[in-house]
Amino acid sequence: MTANQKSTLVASAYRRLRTDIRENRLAPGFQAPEPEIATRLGMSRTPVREALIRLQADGLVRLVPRHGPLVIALTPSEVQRLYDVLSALEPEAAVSLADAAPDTETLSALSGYVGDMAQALDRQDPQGWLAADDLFHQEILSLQTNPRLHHMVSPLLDHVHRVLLTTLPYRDQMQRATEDHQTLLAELAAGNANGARRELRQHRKREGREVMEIIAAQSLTEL
Amino acid sequence: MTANQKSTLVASAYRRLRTDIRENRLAPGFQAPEPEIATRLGMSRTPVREALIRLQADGLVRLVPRHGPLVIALTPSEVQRLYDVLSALEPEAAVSLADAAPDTETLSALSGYVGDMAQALDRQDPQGWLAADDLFHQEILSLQTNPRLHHMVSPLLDHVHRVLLTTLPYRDQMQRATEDHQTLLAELAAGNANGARRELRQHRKREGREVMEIIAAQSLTEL
DNA sequence: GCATGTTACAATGCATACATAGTGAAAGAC
DNA sequence: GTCTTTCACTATGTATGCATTGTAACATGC
Repeated sequence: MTANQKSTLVASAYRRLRTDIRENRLAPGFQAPEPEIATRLGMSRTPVREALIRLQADGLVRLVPRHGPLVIALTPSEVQRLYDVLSALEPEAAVSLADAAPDTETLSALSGYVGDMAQALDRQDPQGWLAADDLFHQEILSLQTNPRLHHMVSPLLDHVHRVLLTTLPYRDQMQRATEDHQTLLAELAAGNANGARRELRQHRKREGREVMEIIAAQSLTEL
Repeated sequence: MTANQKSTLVASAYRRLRTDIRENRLAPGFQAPEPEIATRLGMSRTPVREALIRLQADGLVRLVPRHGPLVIALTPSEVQRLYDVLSALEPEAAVSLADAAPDTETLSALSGYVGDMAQALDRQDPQGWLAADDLFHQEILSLQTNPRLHHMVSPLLDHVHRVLLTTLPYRDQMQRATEDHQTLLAELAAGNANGARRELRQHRKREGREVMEIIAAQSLTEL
């Protein structure tokens, strides 16, 4: 490999694999033996194995004894359950952030992403829209002050990102979703924790319903 | 060691370490180098290391580079945050269970634990009370049908168990907590998902407040 | 006595070795 | 042609080896 002795090989393997999964470069259902992955990453099995254990804890991968690590494919009902969990948990991040009385800088960063979403919408650029949407949610999670919450929600966002990537071509409520973000932002700016929770929860619930409808309409069986 | 080639050494190490942490046999703040732990468990560093990585993902342990794995000690504010997360997430388990329309057997198992709590209360047996409380919550989690939820909440219950063990001598609201469980059980029996969520949420919120009061009153700095 | 520099040690991160046990293909029976 | 049995292979689970590097104790200077 050319670079990256930044920190540890485990961290590097974890980052690379996780990103690849998140971006669907390693598609759901992909499976390859550890030695092959190790070779591909240019390191020995040991750090790869440790990274895979972490990814398994994140629910992104399943270690199947004689067949190699498997990139998790979600069934429709698992997508539903994913949204159930996310709808319960992610809003607490908004609460935590609202409670911390976010400063102008923070708010303008978030506002920027919402602006990007609106622009992408005008441009008819679903890819760009999703990217901005993603950054918005990640920003909230990062600015919020509960590390445990961050640790638990972060992999959920990866899953959702994959699901949204897949269902992107069929989505038609992005206008509404963008407005959801604006409303949420206003609640955050007002330091209204309960309102922020409610808005984010509603947003994810709605998104979940929309995604489930697309899954049903397109007869998707795994994502 | 005498037994346990059941499955893998990693699984065995994970179970043993996790249980020891949960029961405070490995107290918060305990730290020992990997080789020492490996020796203690009668295996090489490799499976121990993999188990520790999982425990780290659970938030029970932190791998500190030159000082060995550290059993996490929670500061008071971390306990608060723990309850914030748990109050948001665990109620979804009750929802999931209520939605599944629990059968008589299920309900009588849960009812049994509540009965045990009441009896332990009469006997002035806080230890027994906590054990039954614990089984009740674990049973709900196990009966509920969202594996991801199980996976995420389970380590939280371990943390809470440790906290409750520590604060047990100072608790005086166990009567009320027992009633909370009865109410929750009734909602579950009625298949009332929203009611079940509300009750479990209220229960954990209340418990969290009680615990925080004890922490403040006793000036506990870590648990 | 306190601060700073030096050094031996030890824990980790990673690579490698190896036994075990499934798997899949090839070979053979019907 | 299909089913069964055998067998080589290969992926994993675990142990071990080893270089690196931070730590802490010691020594030295003030």
